[in-house]
Order: sequence, then structure tokens, then C-alpha cells
Amino acid sequence: MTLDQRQADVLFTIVRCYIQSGQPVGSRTVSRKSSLNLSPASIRNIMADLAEDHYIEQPHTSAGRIPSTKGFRFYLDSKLDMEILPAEVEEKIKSALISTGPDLTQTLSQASKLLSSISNQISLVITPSQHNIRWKHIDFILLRPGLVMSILVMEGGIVQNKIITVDSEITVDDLVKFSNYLNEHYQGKTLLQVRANIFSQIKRARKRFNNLYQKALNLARESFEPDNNRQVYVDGTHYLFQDSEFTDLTKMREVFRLLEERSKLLKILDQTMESEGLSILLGQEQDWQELSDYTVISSPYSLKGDNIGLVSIIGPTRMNYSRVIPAVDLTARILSQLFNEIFEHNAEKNMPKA
Amino acid sequence: MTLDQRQADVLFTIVRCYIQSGQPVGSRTVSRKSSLNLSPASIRNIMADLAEDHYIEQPHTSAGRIPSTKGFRFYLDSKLDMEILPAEVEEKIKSALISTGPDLTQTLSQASKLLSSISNQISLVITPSQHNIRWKHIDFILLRPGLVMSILVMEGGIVQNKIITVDSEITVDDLVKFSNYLNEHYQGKTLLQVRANIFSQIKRARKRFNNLYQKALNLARESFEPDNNRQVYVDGTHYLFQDSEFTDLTKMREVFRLLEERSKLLKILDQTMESEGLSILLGQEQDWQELSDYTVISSPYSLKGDNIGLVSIIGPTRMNYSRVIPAVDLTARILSQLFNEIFEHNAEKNMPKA
DNA sequence: ATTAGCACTCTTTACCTAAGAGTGCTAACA
DNA sequence: TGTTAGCACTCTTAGGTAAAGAGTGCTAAT
Repeated sequence: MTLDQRQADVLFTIVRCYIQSGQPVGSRTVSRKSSLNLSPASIRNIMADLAEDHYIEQPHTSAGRIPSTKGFRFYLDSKLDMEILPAEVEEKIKSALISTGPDLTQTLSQASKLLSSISNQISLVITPSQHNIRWKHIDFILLRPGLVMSILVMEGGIVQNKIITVDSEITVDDLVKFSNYLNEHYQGKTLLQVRANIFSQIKRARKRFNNLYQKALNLARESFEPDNNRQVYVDGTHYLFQDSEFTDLTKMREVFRLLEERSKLLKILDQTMESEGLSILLGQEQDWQELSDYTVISSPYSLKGDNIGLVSIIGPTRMNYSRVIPAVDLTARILSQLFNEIFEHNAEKNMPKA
Repeated sequence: MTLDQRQADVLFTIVRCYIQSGQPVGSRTVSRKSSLNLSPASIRNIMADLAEDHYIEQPHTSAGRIPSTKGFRFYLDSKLDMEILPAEVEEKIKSALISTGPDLTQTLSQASKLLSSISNQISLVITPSQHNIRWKHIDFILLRPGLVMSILVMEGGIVQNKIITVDSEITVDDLVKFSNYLNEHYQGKTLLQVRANIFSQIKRARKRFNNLYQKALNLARESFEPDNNRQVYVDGTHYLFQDSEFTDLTKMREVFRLLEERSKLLKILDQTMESEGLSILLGQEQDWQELSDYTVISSPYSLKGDNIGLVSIIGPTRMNYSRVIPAVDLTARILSQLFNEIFEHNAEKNMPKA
């Protein structure tokens, strides 16, 4: 079942030509473009084998062949001929991201813009899940009696606001006390740690402590709840119109619909969140009707070895992988680097205090 | 130059039919669809007049007529046959917006989603410019020496963060003093008022006050700077693919490109910001290459009579105005109402204190 | 003033044919 | 035995023509 050298060679040539032209590829073309010097007739024999094993398909009898999903998968898994991005591109991205200043929100938004422009595809950047990020400060503001806004500031200037309904007797002074307490006890811990700690305290508090303390804990619990509206930065949507002559408009429309349905989108992207390094999902391999002619390439970015966010692009199955894959990879790597630098920076600052 | 009753009648019928079908409209069709009972031949005479005055155009000799930009403008300015949205739709929107709770950011995002789904077009909602909104609270957080995050919370839970570089000698205690001072003196004022006041104080402070005070003022000045990244909520992009048989893909692509270029988009939309009530901009009347086949319908929402934000839709010039216009209008009205309710609510709370 | 009638124009559609691209098979070749 | 030239066959595409259809503009009659 596995392909020998020549079969693979032919398959790769077909994939490359198909990506370039969007048209079925004939034996003549393969014969000319491939490195093995064989006549079209010989190529045809090999192509017949490949077709039998479903690596390639024929739109109709007298047409050339196009790679099947299986064919694409084989091509992608062997990841040959990736372009090496010139060092200056790497430098350009890095400096563009650093220049966004200390606000990581800006950095991520900028990363998405850069990625779409160097890949010429739709780019997605998901903001970090905050489990593993340390927080610096919490603040409660009484919007009106019974209504509090909590503001949680984390490393790198990531902010999470939440509006929380509370007991209407809670006063501004109470809130100051709460926040002082929390800032003193939990500052510098990760959200995950804080949450765990708060839950255990709530259990104990049921019996031992006074009412005010319980209210504080409940307020804290709600504030530190995992953020369910993680943001997704989307850029370069107009690139989907490239080569739209060959594209089914209904399918294009589905992509746009998906991009707006953030929950569905996140469900798809989350699959790649835990994987190490880059992953490539072919729409047709998964059961996504929305992306049947499209491919998602993702790479997580990480903080201290934990994946916290994701960089991806969505493009047609026949996109230029050799350029796009390195771009996604690079962007994720640089983001990781930036996050870790900031983390290091702050860790030094925190250590002496602790 | 102005049209008489019959000419207008014929023009309206042509516009209506063209919107419905997307095809040139012939005299037969007009004769059947219009209320005046005239034969196709008579209609043709009237159509010849209209064509001479450039209200309608002919793609080629033997085709029907399509409304010109001038024709559309005439139709839109007389705004007949607007659908009356059933009261239950109004109720549905209202309750859906109220149910988003006290967080106005959520409310606006939801408004955009609702508008796109009832209009079947791309919807845009611009977050309020904060000049006329009162602020409740300011907070400074020392991210690291020399780097401060300011958090400005306004009426309705609108939050504006800004990261500001400062003198690296400023301490956490200084920041607490600053924020206490600002909160005491300026709470409840509008951003515009605060800014004016701060500027005048800075001038005086140059001579009279100590260094710390000047630093505080400078920090305040930067925090209260008008927010240059006003958000735009965009929804329903996939509706652009409706009737895409008749649509030029290059032009569609330009729309998507424009939607991502927020500064350009805002420049276009800001034109309508100051107008009273609904405005309709035909892409071809303006000098926007990006929107040559599209129309922007906008209506500002207001707080205490001042326009603070904008609700719009972007759709093809031949969209169903009779449905879309009331939808935009209604959404803006409901938003104004909600904002004013919240304002009233808070005003009552603020009054006794002041 | 309105309309029926009609010739005219231009587009659209269908149909046909020829060209072209590519295949698969066979037989010959190294 | 692997490779290749040759060839018949299939299916799509492009081009051209003719018929159909839609709509106009004009004229003459009502």
C-alpha cells in the first residue's frame, strides 16, 4: 500500500502542478515537470497505479488527474519542498510585532494582519486562554447597587472585564476590601491556581466564616471564571477571492458564515490546540461541511511549554503550502518567544518580592 | 426637470422590479405591475422621457431599462412603500437587547447580529465615541517600572484600557494617589469635560505646582485621550453572497477588503455621523471605488440628543430598501432608548451625591 | 392622448462541428 | 522486463450559425 520512490515522485509532481494551475494534470505535464526522465506513457502507467489506490482522481475520462484527499494528505505528511523564509522576513515580523509595544492585545492583532499578508490567506489568531497566565491586579467597580464590574489585569496587559450581579447591600468600601484582600493574597499566581484555591476556600467558608467573607469569595469566583469569550482576530478575508474562477461560491459563503460563528469556529480550532507544533486539517477528512474544499493550518503558541493560544490560516485545499506552512510556523514561534520574554521579564520582578 | 406623477410612478415600478429581479425591466412588465393602467406602448413613451433625463439606463438597444444612480436617488428620497415592521419584531429586538444584560459592549455586538439577520445584509455597529459619556472610575496599574495601564470605566460598563509609558520612578503609591484624586474630582463628568479641565490645569501647573502633580496630570491626559480605536462590530458578511450570480466578484472582494481597513471604513461612515436620522449613501454618488455597486444605510444612535455611535448596513444598490431601512432605523432607535435609559438611571443615582 | 401593429436590433439559447487534450491499450524496442 | 512510440477512443471546449425571444421605436389608427 505504501508508495515507492517513483510513485511518490509522480504524486508530488501532480500535487505541485495542481496547486499551481488548479487544473487536472496530464501525463505530458508530469513527464516534463518531474525529475525522473520518463515518457508520458510510462507516467500513465504509474498514474494508473496511483488512481487504483485512490491517491488521485479523474474528473472525467479524458481529463488529467487531480490529487484526492488521500493524495494531499500523503503530500502534506512528507512535507517536502517547504520554502525557507528569508531571515529578513523573520526580522521584519519580529520587529513589527515588538513595535506594537507592551500591549499584547495589539501584538496579537498585528500578528494576524502580518500572517495574512505574508501567506495571502485568511489568518486567525486566538487570544490566550488565561489559565496559565499570571495576573497582576483585580479591581471592583460598583456600577450601581447590585451591579459590579470586575477588571482583571494579567501579564502583558491582557484585560478581562466581567459584569457581575451581586447582593445589593455590597458597598464601595466592601469592594475595596475585597480587592485589597485578593490582590494581596493571589497576585502573581496563575488563574488556574487562583481558581483552585478559591474553590477550596469557599468550601471551608461555608461553615467557619462570616457573611461578608463569603460574599467576597463568591464575587472572586465569578471574576476568575474562565473567560468564555476568547477573541479571534481574523484578517485577510478578501484573499478567499483569489482564483475564485475555480471556486464554488456556495462553499466560499460557508467559510464566511463559519468565521462569524465563533463557537463553531473555536470547536474546530480547539482540536489542534493540544498538538505539538503545526497541524494541518483537510476539511474533507473531517466532518465539516463548512470547509469541504478548504484546509486549516494551525500552530499553537506557548508560554513556558504550555500551549495558550493558536495561530492559523484557512485556505483552499489547493493553496501554496510550501509558503503558507513556514509562515504559520514562524508566526507562532515568534509569538511564543515574545510571550516568554515578557514572562521572564516579569518573573524576575516578582521573584524578589515573594 | 422634476418628474410628474406618472413619470414618478413608472420610475418607482422600474426600481421595484429591478430590485426584485436584478434584470432590466421592460415596458410590458411595467405596464402589468404599475397601478396606472397603460399599455406597454404608452409606458415606452414615458420611459423614453425618463431615459432622456437620465433617470434610467439601457444596457443595450433591445434590453429593458435599469434605474440609474439618479433614478435610485429619486426613489430613495421619496421613501415610499417602506414596510412597517410588525410590533412583535420591535419587541423581539428590544427584549433580545435588554437580555444581554448591563454590559453595553454585549448589547452593541448583539444589536449588530440582530440587524444583519433581520435585514439580510452586512451590518455594522460602531461603538460610542466617548466624548459625551460620563465616566465612573479610573484606575492605574503598574505593569512594570515605567509602564502603567490605565483603565477607564464609563457609564454602561464601557471600558477603555490604555498602556502608557511613564517616568520609571513613579511608584504604586503614587498611582493610588493619582487615581484617588482623579476619581474624587472628575467622576460623573463627561470625557470631553474632563479633558478640557485637565488641559487647563496642565497649563497652570507648569508654573505653580510640584513635580508629582504634573506627572499625575500628564498621566491623566494620556488616559483621557480620545480613543482612536473605536470598535466596529461587523456581522452577516455571508449575506453578500446572495444573488451573487449577478454580482461582480472583484467588487465583492473590495467590500471585504474595506471591512478590514477600519480607518477607511470609519472615514466613510463618519460622514453620516452628524446627520439627523437615517442617511443613505450610494457608492456611485460618492467617490468610493470600493463600493461602486453598493449602498450604505446608516442611522446614528444618540445619548441626550448627541449622536454617539452608528448603526449601518452595507448592501448591493439593488437591495430591498423597504425592509432594510426600517430595520436600521428601528435598531438605532432602540439603542438610543437603551442608552438613555441607562443614562437616566445613573443620573438619578449621581444627582443626590453632587 | 393612447394604443395596436410591425419592423428592427440585440441577446440568449441551442445545436452542431472541429479541435484539443488526455487516456488506455498494444506492440515494438533496448 | 521495463520503457516507449503509436493509435484509436472519449470527453470537453471553442467556434460558428441559426432560431427564438425580449424589447424597442416608430407609425398610424382610435
